[in-house]
Amino acid sequence: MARKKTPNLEELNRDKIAEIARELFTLQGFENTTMNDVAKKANISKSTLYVYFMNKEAVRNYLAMMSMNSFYEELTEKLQPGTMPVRQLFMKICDILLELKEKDPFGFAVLIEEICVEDEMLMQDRVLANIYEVGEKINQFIFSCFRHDLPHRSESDLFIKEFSLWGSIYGIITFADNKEKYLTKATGMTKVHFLENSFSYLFESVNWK
Amino acid sequence: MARKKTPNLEELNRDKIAEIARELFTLQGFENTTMNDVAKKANISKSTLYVYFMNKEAVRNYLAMMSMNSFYEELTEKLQPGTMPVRQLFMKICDILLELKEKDPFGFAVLIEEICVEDEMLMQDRVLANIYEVGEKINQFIFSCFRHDLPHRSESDLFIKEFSLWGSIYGIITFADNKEKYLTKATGMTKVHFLENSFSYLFESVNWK
Amino acid sequence: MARKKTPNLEELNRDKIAEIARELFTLQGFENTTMNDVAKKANISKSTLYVYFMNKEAVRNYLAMMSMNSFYEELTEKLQPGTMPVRQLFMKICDILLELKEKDPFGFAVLIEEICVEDEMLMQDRVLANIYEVGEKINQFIFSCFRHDLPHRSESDLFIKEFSLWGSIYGIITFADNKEKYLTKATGMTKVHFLENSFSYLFESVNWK
Amino acid sequence: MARKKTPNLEELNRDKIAEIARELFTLQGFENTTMNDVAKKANISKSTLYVYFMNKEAVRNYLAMMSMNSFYEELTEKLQPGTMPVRQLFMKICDILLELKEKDPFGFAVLIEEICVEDEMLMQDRVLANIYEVGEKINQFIFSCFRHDLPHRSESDLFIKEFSLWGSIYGIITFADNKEKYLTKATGMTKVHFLENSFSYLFESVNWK
DNA sequence: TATGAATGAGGCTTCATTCAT
DNA sequence: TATGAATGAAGCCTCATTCAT
Repeated sequence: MARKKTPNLEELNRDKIAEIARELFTLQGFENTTMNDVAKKANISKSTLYVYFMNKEAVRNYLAMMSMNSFYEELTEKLQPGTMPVRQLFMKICDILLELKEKDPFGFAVLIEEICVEDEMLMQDRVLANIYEVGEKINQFIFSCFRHDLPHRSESDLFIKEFSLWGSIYGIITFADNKEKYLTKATGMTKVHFLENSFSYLFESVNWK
Repeated sequence: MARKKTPNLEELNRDKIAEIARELFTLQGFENTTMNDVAKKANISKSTLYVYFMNKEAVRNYLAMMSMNSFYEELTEKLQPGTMPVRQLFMKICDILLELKEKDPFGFAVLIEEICVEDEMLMQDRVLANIYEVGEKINQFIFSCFRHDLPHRSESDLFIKEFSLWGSIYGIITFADNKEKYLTKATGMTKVHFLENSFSYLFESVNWK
Repeated sequence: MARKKTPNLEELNRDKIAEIARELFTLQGFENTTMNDVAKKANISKSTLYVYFMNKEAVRNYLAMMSMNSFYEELTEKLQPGTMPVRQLFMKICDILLELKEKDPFGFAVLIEEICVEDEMLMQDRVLANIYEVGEKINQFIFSCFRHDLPHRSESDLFIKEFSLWGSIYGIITFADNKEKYLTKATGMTKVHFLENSFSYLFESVNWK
Repeated sequence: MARKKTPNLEELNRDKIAEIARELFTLQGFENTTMNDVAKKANISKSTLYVYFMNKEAVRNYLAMMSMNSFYEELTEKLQPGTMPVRQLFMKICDILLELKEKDPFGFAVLIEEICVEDEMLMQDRVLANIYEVGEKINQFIFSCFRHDLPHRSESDLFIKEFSLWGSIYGIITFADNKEKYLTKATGMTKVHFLENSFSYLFESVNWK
């Protein structure tokens, strides 16, 4: 069973600050949020902020790490591959992702952003290393969900289908979010309605075994 | 027939500057590119830059407009719905998008970013208005490509399928680009190979009429 | 004949600012003087200061360059080797250095501080390059003053004697300056008296040809 | 006979910390070394550092004191005026200074830096007072080395010659150190060679009794 | 149309120092 | 004696923007 070290005060503070930074990054974007903003909202001095994070980039990375970890936890908690039909699995994954995009857009973006894979950096930065590891675990877990049900001819064929589905879900969610206003204005349908149907079509269009 | 005003010197200059800005935004990102950078590379003074663009945001919008327009032009030039089989149409659209992402990532991003739909703003800013209009035209053109071949039960059903495909293609391309290194490292396959197959599966998975 | 380009406004401003920076560096030291201090005293905004100097280091280097150049000019103006007896030459050099230490301690220090000799840097930074060049010229000029009068057995022997004298003069001046209070307190003599005699002894102790 | 108080634990710790600070000051300079650096390298917390030293300046002064004292000890241990010829004495002093510059540049600089002579300060700060006292002792000891061999007409004449020699040695060493690279590049000779000869000339140029 | 000159506002980061325990 | 936690004040530098010409 996965164990967490009993977090000490420092770690708790770091997490609290990070959570506040997330809110600001989400609302205003990373570039438009200043360390001052973060410190103020966290009710600490700027100097204290720098006690917890080496620099602004470190805040971003730490947030990415948190998001990835909690996404992985949620996945493994909510899904047990094998205990439910593929369709349900698929829909649940879509839902979890959708929820993520809504509750933690920053974390959602991280999922498909480029992840540092350079060994030298991973060696030096534990946070980056952790991000990479969890990224791997997420991929493997998702794949294990569909591995036995996706029709394929070869291992690489399987990979393509898995990544392709992953990309499609991401694209549909992003599209729905960015174009919500337009969608409503042009077609009168709601975002939720669009997404539910889209996911459904996406599932059906694949000829599952 | 679409008409362009005969562009005067001012417009030509503006376009030239914008094109230079695009290169920089593409390489370094919008936030990390300064007006100084743009002016220097364009061989004009910063003040002159402000003669052509009210502010930095205006540069971004103008670029978005240019990208949208040239994308629309390319679409209509390369595709004549009805003159080729759906598969070919579909693949061509994927290719054009792919090429766009490669040659003009900034323009590619614009395509799915949120577009201003507020009437008041559109009234005041001709550039934003133009973006909105071309966005509409692009959508309609794309839809006209598939309209007769996508199976559907209702108008809204059709919309969903169209947007859904659009989102999927976007997601797959983005995914391939961001995860290229990972893809190669983990599966040994190339980005091109992944994309070609993904598009193919995407097409096949839809039960075209 | 050495010609200076007619200095434009920018250069004039740069020089004016540098001169103000020199005063502050002299009074408070380089590390204890802020760019803010400089800007304020120069009656310009910090931003403007950065228009004229890339960074703080550049101010230091520019000052070093100015000092070296004006020192060289003074040397060549006041001394014509061959037109006066060695003793007079020697004493004049001591005086000029002494005056420099008093009027421009910063410039005096530069004279014996380490000078950048790395080709790559000299290539990239015109100021550093200029410093290096003038440094060379100063050395050669000084040497030309004594070259025919210092007793020696070989070229390298000559170098040693020249540099050695140079070092001694520098050391005596520095010592006199730092220990002025102590000197007065302990021996009752004035700095000027000490220096005049020291230089005299230094000259006499060398067995000039 | 000089007596040291039996040093207690506190003093031992203070000395250990100071020694570490010296290394850092030597490598990076006083201004570029932070109290954090010192604490970290000494394996104590920043707060503890402040238990031993009131502030950063106190560290500097304490170091100056240590350097002066150990320099004085070394002098008196290695030299017994009267037991060896002047030349040997002179050369030994040069060597000891040279070694100091190499092993403890910080201490070397202190020797000719301005020393606090204001009674009020000396009253309040035991460290400053100690520095002043040892400074005096060093001067007197050095003078006692040459007193009987330097030709002179008056007491003040003697002072001048003593201080002058002192300044010259300091200047030559400093010069050699700062211009080492230049020296090698321009004349091909090594620093050691330059110094040995310089000291030799310096000695010979004085008409010892 | 074009620009040389200037800058206000603010960003990231650092560091000596304090204080409750 | 020792320290974990915090910070005020300041430092260097940047950048979009303005304005007189």
